[in-house]
Amino acid sequence: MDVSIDFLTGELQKKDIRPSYQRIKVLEYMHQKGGHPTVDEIYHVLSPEIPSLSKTTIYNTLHTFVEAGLIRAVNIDGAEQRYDLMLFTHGHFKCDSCGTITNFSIDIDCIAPEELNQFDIRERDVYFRGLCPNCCVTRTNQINKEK
Amino acid sequence: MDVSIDFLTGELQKKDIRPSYQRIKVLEYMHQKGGHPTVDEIYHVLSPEIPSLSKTTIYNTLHTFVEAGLIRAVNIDGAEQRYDLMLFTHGHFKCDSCGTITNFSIDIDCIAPEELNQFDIRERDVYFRGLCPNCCVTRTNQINKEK
DNA sequence: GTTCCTGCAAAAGCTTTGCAGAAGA
DNA sequence: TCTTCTGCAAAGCTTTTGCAGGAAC
Repeated sequence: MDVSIDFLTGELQKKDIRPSYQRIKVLEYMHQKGGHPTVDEIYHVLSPEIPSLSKTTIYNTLHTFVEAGLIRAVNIDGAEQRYDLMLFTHGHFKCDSCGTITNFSIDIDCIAPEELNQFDIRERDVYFRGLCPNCCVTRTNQINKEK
Repeated sequence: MDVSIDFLTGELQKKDIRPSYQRIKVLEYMHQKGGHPTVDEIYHVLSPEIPSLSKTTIYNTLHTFVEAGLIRAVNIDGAEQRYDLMLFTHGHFKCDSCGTITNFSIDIDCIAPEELNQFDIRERDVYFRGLCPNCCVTRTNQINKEK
């Protein structure tokens, strides 16, 4: 997925965020990569391009983006903080074996339990955990070997 | 909710966990309190009763319990790790204002998106965020005052 | 010219690790 | 007796804070 600098600048300005070079680069990475990067991952990828870049800036930038609703903080098991571009409503599946996070589409906006009538629900997250197809196969092979 | 030592001992033994004094006390607290405590909270509540208690033990104990499926790790926004006794299938609502976590019943076991056909789903979590009834009222009052 | 952002260094927190002594089976 | 658990101290990480110089408007 390729995105122009102009588009990214616009996205930021729409949210009243000054389009600094660092912010554009972080947002660009979120769009191009499409995964669920950690602060550390973003830092190591962008560092060669922006030698002066510091992790503090990544932290600042991601917090700003989350607050503006451009991205979402994803944390399934408390192990590591990851971030996700919110392009469509979706749930997250995390593999217990390899740690990969997979998006899946799910209509959660319609879920509104009666118990929460008095609550002002602003965000809904669905997190699944288990084994991804790859690891299911690996696991099965291991069990067969053991027999 | 009051629970006997015998019941707690049995719960632990069923899972092949040695019923040490510390473990029983932690499990008892989870039953009595019923909320979503942090490691720190458990430590400060039990410390007076068990002067020698260390946080390391709380960490060890909670990890053991999670692995055994007695409790679940709850982490909605990456801010703090909390733990929850799994008495029934439910979702979690976290108030953005006061931070309180509220359980609500929801049947999530039936959710199985076609995209995840190849996946082995072992755990499902539903997390909502927004404002709880208390904070909704407070917020409204504030806005009225400002007018 | 002002305001806001970046990045360094240091501090703060939370969680894990290693290990000796204690407790449970 | 043997295994497992506890708790101290230290280490390891991630994240935050304070602040001076720099960039955006």
